[in-house]
Amino acid sequence: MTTTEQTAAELRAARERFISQWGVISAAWGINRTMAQIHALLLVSAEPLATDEIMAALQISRGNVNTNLRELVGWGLLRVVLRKGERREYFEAEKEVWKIFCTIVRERQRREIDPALAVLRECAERTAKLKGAEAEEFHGTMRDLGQFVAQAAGAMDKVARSERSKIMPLIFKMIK
Amino acid sequence: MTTTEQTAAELRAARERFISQWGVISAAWGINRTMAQIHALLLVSAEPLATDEIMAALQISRGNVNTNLRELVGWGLLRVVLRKGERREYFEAEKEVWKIFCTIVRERQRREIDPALAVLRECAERTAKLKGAEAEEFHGTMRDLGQFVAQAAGAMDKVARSERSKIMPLIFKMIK
DNA sequence: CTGAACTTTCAGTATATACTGAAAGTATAA
DNA sequence: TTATACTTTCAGTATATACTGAAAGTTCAG
Repeated sequence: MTTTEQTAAELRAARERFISQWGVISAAWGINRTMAQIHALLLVSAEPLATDEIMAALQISRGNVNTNLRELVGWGLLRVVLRKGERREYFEAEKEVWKIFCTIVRERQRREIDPALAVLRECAERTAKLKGAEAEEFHGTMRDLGQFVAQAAGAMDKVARSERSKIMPLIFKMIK
Repeated sequence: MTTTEQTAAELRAARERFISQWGVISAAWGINRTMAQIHALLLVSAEPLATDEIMAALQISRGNVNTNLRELVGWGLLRVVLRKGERREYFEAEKEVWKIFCTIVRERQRREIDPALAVLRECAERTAKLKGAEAEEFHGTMRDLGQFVAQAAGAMDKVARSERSKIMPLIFKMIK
């Protein structure tokens, strides 16, 4: 085996390790495995890929690839690329880590934190005027939880809307 | 219906809304529904509860309650309470929001971020000495991802290990 | 010891979620 | 308008995950 072949093999192995493990890790964050694997594949792919290439690389069905590609585009993590003279769509991942981070933070906020906050607020409001130790304690818990979540989410959102070059030094100074 | 009865009914309704919705929300964060519901129930319960009371309140089986209580104790979100003259165990949730937050951040770090970082580092190392544009680009991606995740996790960890009274003002100043 | 009070385990089952692949749909070039 | 190249949909199926409940295990008072 030549050196070039060894390099290619080693690179392929590392790529596969990343793709497969990224899928496992994402599952713990409420993202489905295939979606994470497609994202990982495109993240480490030098060129944009089309549906058939992804099907082949990950050994999964057309329907599955299609659904998850749309979902990733919906998240704003992929861009559609068209090549002249070709009808099919290629997909390309955003590769700048800071941008990926900001996109994910903002989407999760919108999809998950905002609805959670609405529930907390509703529970706090409904019990605001009730008398009695039990009711007051419950109201207090809902209010505290709501305030805290709102503050934390606000901070994250602020970070995700900043420019990396402006916010990172501040964070570094803060945590020393 | 008396005013007291109305208050009691309204409070019960708000409690149930919180418990059921908290379960749904948690599912989006990779925490199972029942575990989240048990945690929610204990969060809004004035007194510690025992297995049978939780079974009755949430209409779930003994095995299920037992498993999820142990899991929650493992996370450090519940304390076991023993009452004199009684053999059975009661469970009580930590109610201070800041402490809950710190506990969750630290546990997720340990369980999910650290393993993820290990994979990124491994992938970066394995490809560090390979030649060629492809290999170098892959290596760069892994290195950037790893550095970013390590930084972000470090910042979160720092926050979660601080005292609330010290860190919150800093965060407020930062995000203005 | 023995039995009562309580906890844990786990095989079997239910439920939710993800995936397949073929058929239907759409757009374009000739 | 028809053939071709591609995308989308979705009923059916597979897989993973959660849950049940009864049996086995543990602890302790008497």
